[in-house]
Amino acid sequence: MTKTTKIPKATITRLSIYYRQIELLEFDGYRMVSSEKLAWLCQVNSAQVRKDLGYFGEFGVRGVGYDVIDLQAQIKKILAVNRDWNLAIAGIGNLGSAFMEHQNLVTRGFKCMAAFDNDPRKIGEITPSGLKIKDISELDQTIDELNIEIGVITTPPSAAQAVADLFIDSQVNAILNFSPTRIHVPDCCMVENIDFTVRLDILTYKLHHEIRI
Amino acid sequence: MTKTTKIPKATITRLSIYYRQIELLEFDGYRMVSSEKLAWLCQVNSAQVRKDLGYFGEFGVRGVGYDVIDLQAQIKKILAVNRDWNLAIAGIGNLGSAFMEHQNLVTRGFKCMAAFDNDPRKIGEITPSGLKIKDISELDQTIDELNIEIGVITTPPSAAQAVADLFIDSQVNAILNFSPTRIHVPDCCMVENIDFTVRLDILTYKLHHEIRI
DNA sequence: CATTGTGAACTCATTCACAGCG
DNA sequence: CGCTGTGAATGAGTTCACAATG
Repeated sequence: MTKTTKIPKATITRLSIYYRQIELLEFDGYRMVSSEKLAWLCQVNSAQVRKDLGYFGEFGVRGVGYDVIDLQAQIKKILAVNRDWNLAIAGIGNLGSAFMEHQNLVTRGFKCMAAFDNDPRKIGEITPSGLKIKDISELDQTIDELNIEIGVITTPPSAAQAVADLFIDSQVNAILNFSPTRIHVPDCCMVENIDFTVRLDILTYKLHHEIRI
Repeated sequence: MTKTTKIPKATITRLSIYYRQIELLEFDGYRMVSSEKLAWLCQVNSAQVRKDLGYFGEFGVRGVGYDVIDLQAQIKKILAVNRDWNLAIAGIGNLGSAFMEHQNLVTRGFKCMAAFDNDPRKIGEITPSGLKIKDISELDQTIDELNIEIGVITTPPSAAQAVADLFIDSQVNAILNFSPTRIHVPDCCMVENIDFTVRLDILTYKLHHEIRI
C-alpha cells in the first residue's frame, strides 16, 4: 500500500542486494523464493526481508513465497533501475578507467556518457569504450547536452571538492564519490561515498582486535 | 580507560574518516582541533565525535580540544594502521589493476604483495608496480610465503566464492570483496563488501523519490 | 570559560511472534 | 499447513544536556 512510513536507508541498500540475488535465482531457473531462502542468501534475518518489502507493497503469496520474476520487476521499479541513467565521470586515472569499463554497470543500465580530466595529455584521448576525454572546463555544457543525472568523482582527493562544485553548478544532484574525502554539498545534492581505505581500516581494526563486530 | 562496552561498527567507520580529516588538518598546519570542527568536516554531530573517541580513551583537553598530532597517532593505533599490512589480490582486470596502483593504499601502508588471475594470457605479465601475475593455483603457497593477511577479490561475480574459499583455505581471514555478490565464509573470516551498483542504486532511488534519506 | 566526557533521553532499526490467508 | 505481513518488543546507535576540568 506504499505507506508513508519513513524507510531506513539500510532497507534500500538491502533491496539492491536482494535484487542481485534474485537475478541469480532467476538465472538458475527458480520460479519462487521464500523470505527464508532470500534471507539466507543475503545473510540477513527473514523478518527483515519481509519488512523491507512490506514498506513498498505486498509482493508475496502466503504459504508459498515470492514470484522470482515479479519480485525482480517490483524491486527494479522501487529502485528506479527499470530505465537507463546517464553518468559523467571526472578523473580518468586507473580507477576512473576501470569504473567506466566495469561490466556490472553496462548490464544494469548505467551509461557513462562523458569523461573529464584536466591533464592535457589525456584530453582528446579515446577510451576503450569509444568516449573522447574532454577538458573539465567543458563539463557544464556537456552535462546539459547529454542529460547527465549522476556524476562520478574519481579524481585525487585534492580535486574532489572543486569537481563536486562543478557538478552541482551544472544541476547534477547525485554524486558518487570515490575520493577519500568528504565533500560538502548543498541540501539539494546527494552524495554516496566509496572509500577503499575506510573498508581496509575496518578489516585491520577487526584483525587486530580479533573480533567480529 | 578502554572500557569493554560494545563498540558500534559505525564508530570504526567514522574513526577512519576522522583520521583522514586529521591528516589534512595537520598538513594545513593546525595544531589543535575541537570536536565541533572535526564534526563539521566529517558531517557528523560533535557529541558523536566525542563519544566515538571516548570508547578508546580520553584524548582531549577540556576547554581546548584535541592535539592534532597526538589524535592522529591514537587513531592509527586504534585502527591498527600504525604498521604495514600485506595484501594479495585476485582478479587482475581493470578494477584489480586500478586498485593495485591506487595512491591512497601505498601511502597508507597497505602493500599489494601478490596478484593472481586464471587467464593464461595474463599469468606471467608484470604489473606497472613490478608484480608478476601468478596463476590462481599458486595462491595457497604464495600467501604462506609472503605473510598475506588480507585478500582482495576483484574477479567477476561468478568466480568470487571460489576465490574466497581459496583465501580461507590459506588462512586469510580478512577479505575485501569488490564483486557484487555476497560471499559465504566461516565465522573466523571477516568480509567487507564494496559494491558500486548498490551505491548507484541508492542514488537512483533517491533521485526518483526526490528524497534525502 | 570554552570544550571535553558521559549518563540519560531519545530516535531509529531489527527481531520476535503470531494473526491472517492462500 | 506454510509462509507472508505486521504490531509489539527489543536492541542499537545517536543526540542532548550538563557536570567536570584544564
